[in-house]
Amino acid sequence: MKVVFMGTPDFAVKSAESILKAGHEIAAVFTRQDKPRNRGKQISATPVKEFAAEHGIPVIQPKSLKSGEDAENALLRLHEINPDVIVVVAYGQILPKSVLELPRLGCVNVHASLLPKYRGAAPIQRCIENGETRSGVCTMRMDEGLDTGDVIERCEVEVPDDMTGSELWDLLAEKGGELIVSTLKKLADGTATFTKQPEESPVGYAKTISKEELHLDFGKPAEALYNFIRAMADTPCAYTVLEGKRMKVYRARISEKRSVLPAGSIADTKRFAVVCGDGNCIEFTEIQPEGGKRMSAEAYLRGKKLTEGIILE
RNA sequence: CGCGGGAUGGAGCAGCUAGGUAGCUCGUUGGGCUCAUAACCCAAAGGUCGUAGGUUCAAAUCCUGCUCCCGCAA
Repeated sequence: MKVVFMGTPDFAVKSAESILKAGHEIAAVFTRQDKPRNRGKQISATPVKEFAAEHGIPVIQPKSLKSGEDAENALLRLHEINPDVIVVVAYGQILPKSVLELPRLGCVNVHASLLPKYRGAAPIQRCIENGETRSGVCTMRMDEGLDTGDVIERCEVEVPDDMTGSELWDLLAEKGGELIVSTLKKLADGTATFTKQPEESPVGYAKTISKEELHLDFGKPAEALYNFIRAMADTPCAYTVLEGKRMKVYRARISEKRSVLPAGSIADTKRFAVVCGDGNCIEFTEIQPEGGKRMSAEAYLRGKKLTEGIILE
């Protein structure tokens, strides 16, 4: 089939790879515009763009698909290409009706949750944050709503209680790649089925992760903090502030220790145990101090002498 | 030229402000003690202090260039 692929992060690259490997033609790739990133504000391409470059696929990077010159040009290109289907994976832009209705077989989206749960921008992290034990990936025929289209196929996975956001991210990227290939096959031979989603999602939208919320709130219970830390690891990564310096927290575990010290206090300087809102403690096991490298809490404590009772902000 | 932190035995750090013997917490190796241990005691090995140059009687420390690592911001 002739496919147009729309996506941005590495999560989407997996699907693009699978589609190529399955023998489909990717006639063009849409991805978000290059932005200045990183230290020294260098311009950097999106992972999907790099993928396209490696495979000699033309790249289109419209500012918007809804209106403006870019949108008009993009739509023209799409008409020229006349794809059988458009596959959208974590593209980051809303597709207008004119695009949704353009391909013969419609637009198919790969979404990293068990729809109708966790519609929206950050399904993977929100799922772990909420302590879910199951997650998965779905393909759906897109409509104008946000992740509300009819589900074509789904793949469920177990989420062990120590899995991190990035681990689930990689797993679902892989599964998503397999699923989209299967879905394309069914669309091609007409065996695809379309299951309507309920109007309401049982858990609301998986809203974008804001910078503010990455700052750990020790007023929460230890279990909530534990789930939050592993959900955000390794990126974007939760952090706290120790003596005015930011410290990323990559891994933690719930401590058997309890304490009457105020929330945020360090209860055990040998193990980096911090008091949480419910009196239980959470132990950081892998951290990164500002300016330093990522290291085990054990290594960090060898060099840094903590004082019991000091408070993390 | 976006802002900032950093590079010191295998790991994590202190020492730099006011230049003058290489330090701490661990790890490693050997020995001791113990029913036993991430326990304790004794001993040892291991460092061109990122790199190049400058100042100086003397530089980890002050000055300059360079390389690499990292946080923020985007």
